[in-house]
Amino acid sequence: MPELPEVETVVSLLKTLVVHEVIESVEIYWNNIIGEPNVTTFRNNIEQQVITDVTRRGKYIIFALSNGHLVSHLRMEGKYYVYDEKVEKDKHTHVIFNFKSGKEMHYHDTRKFGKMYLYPKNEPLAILSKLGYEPWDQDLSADALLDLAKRRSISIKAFLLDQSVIAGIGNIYVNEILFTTKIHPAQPVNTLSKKQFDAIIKATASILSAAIESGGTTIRSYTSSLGVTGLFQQQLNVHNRQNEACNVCGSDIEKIVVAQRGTYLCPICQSIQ
DNA sequence: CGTGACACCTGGCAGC
DNA sequence: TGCTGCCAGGTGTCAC
Ligand SMILES: [Zn+2]
Repeated sequence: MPELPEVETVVSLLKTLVVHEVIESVEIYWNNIIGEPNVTTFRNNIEQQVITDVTRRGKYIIFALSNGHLVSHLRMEGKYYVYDEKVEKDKHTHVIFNFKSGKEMHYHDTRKFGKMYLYPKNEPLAILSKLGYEPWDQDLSADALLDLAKRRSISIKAFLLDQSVIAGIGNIYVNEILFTTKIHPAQPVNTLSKKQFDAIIKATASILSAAIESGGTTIRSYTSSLGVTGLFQQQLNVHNRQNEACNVCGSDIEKIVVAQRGTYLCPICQSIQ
């Protein structure tokens, strides 16, 4: 389910639900969800720790613990649910955190793509080390992007999906950002102007902020994490709108493939240069 | 190093 | 109703 706005929505909710909870035990039903360390060490080391905060970096959820950090990536379908009392797991529940209070936090993931990483106190969160700018970072500038782009031959879409450039943009929002800035997704990134990068930075911040305000985007899945249904899908201009009318010029929205991903665009508003 | 193809998984849905 | 193939909000790896 998640790109940055959906993760941000989940993080705010988790913060109200699990901060101060003590992890008494952890049940793991699909070992590959645990990225680091091995499953036994993960389980042994996390037990008895207190959750002290929940934050976000890019698309990662960071649980600050009394003696380290749990970093969790939901990938395509990961969801968290928190219950006040014991609830039976279902077919796609892969990790259960049992809290001392009797509450439970379930990690649910239909496709099993999600990953969790546990780091001891004072150790760097290695999985986050290669992430690029947060979209609202003051150091994110057109000059910085221009510099990163000049050695690259990929499309602007692939560039914006590269988490080492800007962290948090995924397939829905990159389609929307490129529509707003009137740039063709397949345009080679080393042909963009400083002005275009400025527009991309502004559009990224405003689209992601608006999406967070709406609780994110919900498509395909009936509810997302914690039963939240985001509403930003009502404001999408191109994503998932093949053959519908462009909100600017009325042309049919097209679907093509760029960077191996489904890509929606208005062929009139977004011409390749 | 940068790039594209592919692997990792399951379920929903369009088209026979 | 079945079956088949394609598609899905992501990223790690591997061979040029
Ligand atoms: Zn248009």
